Amino acid sequence: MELAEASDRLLVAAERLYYTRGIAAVGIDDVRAEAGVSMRRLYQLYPSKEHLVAAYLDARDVRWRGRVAAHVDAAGDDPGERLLAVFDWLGLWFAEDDFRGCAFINAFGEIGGDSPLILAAVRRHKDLFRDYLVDLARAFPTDAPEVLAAGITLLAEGAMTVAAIGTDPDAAAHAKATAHVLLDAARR
Amino acid sequence: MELAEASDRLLVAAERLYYTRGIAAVGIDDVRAEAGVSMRRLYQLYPSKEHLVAAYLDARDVRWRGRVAAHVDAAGDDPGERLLAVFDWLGLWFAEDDFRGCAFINAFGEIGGDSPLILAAVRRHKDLFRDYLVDLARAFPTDAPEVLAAGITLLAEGAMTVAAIGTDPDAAAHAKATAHVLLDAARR
DNA sequence: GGCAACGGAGAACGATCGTTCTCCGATGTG
DNA sequence: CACATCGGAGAACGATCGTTCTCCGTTGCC
Repeated sequence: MELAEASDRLLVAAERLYYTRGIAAVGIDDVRAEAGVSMRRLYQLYPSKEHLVAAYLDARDVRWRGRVAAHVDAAGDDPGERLLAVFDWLGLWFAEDDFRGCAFINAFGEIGGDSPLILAAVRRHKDLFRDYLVDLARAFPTDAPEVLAAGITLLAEGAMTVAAIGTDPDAAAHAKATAHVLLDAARR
Repeated sequence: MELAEASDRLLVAAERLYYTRGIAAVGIDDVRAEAGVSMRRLYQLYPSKEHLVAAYLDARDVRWRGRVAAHVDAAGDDPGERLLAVFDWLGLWFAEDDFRGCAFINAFGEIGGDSPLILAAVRRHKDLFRDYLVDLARAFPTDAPEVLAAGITLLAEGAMTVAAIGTDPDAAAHAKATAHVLLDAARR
């Protein structure tokens, strides 16, 4: 098996297992077995579990933000509608069968600051998501798009948290309604 | 040593160690050693690590909500000021040296749904916090206090998340400013 | 004093897991 | 064919950890 294919299969297996069962609960051998890759290959590609987890997070970051952006783009050109579409997508995500919260918040909870590699991957993802929301807010007619984006970011992160824990089944709808209030207040 | 004293010492040690280093990273023996309690006593009081962790979370829930409520009470009688005081307290908390995010969100990330006992403790805490915010919102002159409280809850949870991960050093201030917008929009 | 129950200290056990090593067959080259 | 290289399969190793067990001194009761 070639390196590239082994890497792909490992990342697919890692995403499925680590996300649904947690990072600590999934052994290197579980990922290896599901990917159908030998130990040798795995350690050749990722010299430690930490590296494999960081690679999984980076791959998930790209896919996740891609899905958000696709849904936002499908919502059209109106900047307000585009910002609100983020919450519609969150609602669809929360309703998925295998939804288990934000993989990055969960990873942070599991690893905390113990692994610089993983912490960096988590920060990178959250920064990129926030940057994306700032971009969306800059298209909105307001005098302080950064302030608006900060509020939208907090609502989105809060919705992910309460949806994961299961406290509020309508977290996405509540976040969207609140975001609507923010947009109305910010509109120039 | 009496049972009650052993239990107290265990919970104090558990809170310090589990919160600062994470649940999986701290062994039963670490807690036992810091508390100065024998293995026998520990397993007599808490028949498994799961039970000890759940007890730690319940104890922390009481202390944490007590601290929030004390700060809110110190803010006076005005319902708007009291709601905003929640975010002031979050800011103080985020700035503490040993701040490592919300213990309950972290615990959820570590354990996920694998432990019914721990999941229940996490949900209980988040429900009680939300109930508290609903109470504060009911004192505010608005036609839909539940909707207001939902928005405030999402902002608070989001602030905890981004403050923990370290994406936004001013998370509490941003959340407070956003909450202010919500209050103005909701005021009857 | 004799004895039974208790509990402290910490070793022992068993399981899990990250990482490395060994064995061996396949493959390509002279 | 002879040989060297590679990589797959999976055993082995070493560490960690939750839980239980053993040993032994103390205490309270008759």
